[in-house]
Amino acid sequence: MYSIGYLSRHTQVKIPTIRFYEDKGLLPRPDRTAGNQRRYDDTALKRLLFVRHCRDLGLPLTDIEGLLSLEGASGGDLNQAHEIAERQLADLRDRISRLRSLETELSRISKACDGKHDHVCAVLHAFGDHSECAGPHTHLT
Amino acid sequence: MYSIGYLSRHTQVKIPTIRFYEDKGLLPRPDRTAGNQRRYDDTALKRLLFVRHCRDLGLPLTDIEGLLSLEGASGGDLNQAHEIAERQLADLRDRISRLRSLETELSRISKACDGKHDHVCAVLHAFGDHSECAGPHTHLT
DNA sequence: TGTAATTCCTCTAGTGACTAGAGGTTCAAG
DNA sequence: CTTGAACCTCTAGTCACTAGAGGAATTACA
Repeated sequence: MYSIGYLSRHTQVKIPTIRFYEDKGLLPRPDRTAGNQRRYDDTALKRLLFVRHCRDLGLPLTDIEGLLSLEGASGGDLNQAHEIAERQLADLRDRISRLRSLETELSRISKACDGKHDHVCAVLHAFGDHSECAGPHTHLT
Repeated sequence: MYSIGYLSRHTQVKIPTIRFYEDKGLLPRPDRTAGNQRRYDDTALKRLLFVRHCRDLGLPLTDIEGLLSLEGASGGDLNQAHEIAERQLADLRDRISRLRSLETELSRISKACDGKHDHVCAVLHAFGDHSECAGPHTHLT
């Protein structure tokens, strides 16, 4: 049986975050000692690693919940897991391409003022000036 | 003089967000009509566009505040603007490279279960299995 | 000028995914 | 048996908004 601190050390998930996941229903409520402290087993450890890995991949908690609910499912239900992966992949590729166009723009801005400051700093101007961008950009996360 | 709705339409910034920026001090408090409605001028419009463009580039509000405070500055102070641009650029490049390694991994996961569902769905397994990843991944935004 | 539709006002609360801190209790080592 | 580390719950804060309630002002048109 593991304490919450042990779990935290072995998953790199911070203690308050573990409790937060429990609150959100992503982790089952663990057994407690007589003194009310949480005690986990290997199943809980694996589940937390699963959650963490999904988070690292960028899945929102609701998607992870969905995946967890697929445990023991079969047939068509399992398509959902595949769909989540595909959706995340598409989302990721989209983010990458948008970030790349921002990279172009930011490097233009940064170069605009390389050390020498004339009358008005070109960087400040560039930050305010959308007209030199390739196109409109949308919010990213 | 423009109403808040006009400003919103011409900057793509939602009305509550404009008020939010005012609250945070990113926009000066505008004049009001006798009936207490906000009225903006061209200076305010440009400033909002500046804020929005910076946000699109991924700058946090505090950085934007910093940039705004540089207006009319000179000499060494202007280096700060350049630093902000450089820092954002580095951050962006880092994010892109991490997202790319996730892309590799997600596409591996997605391929793991292409339509056919055997005993246990390989996608679910892959989501939980970090061992096949190239390396550890850290959180992204 | 009247009235109806639209836009605006403030304020509160909710989002996602945590994180920090206060104030108190329990556990493990020596 | 004591001490110090680890644990408990609960509240509130973070960031950058967004949504909604309930009401007031403005604008368009007859």
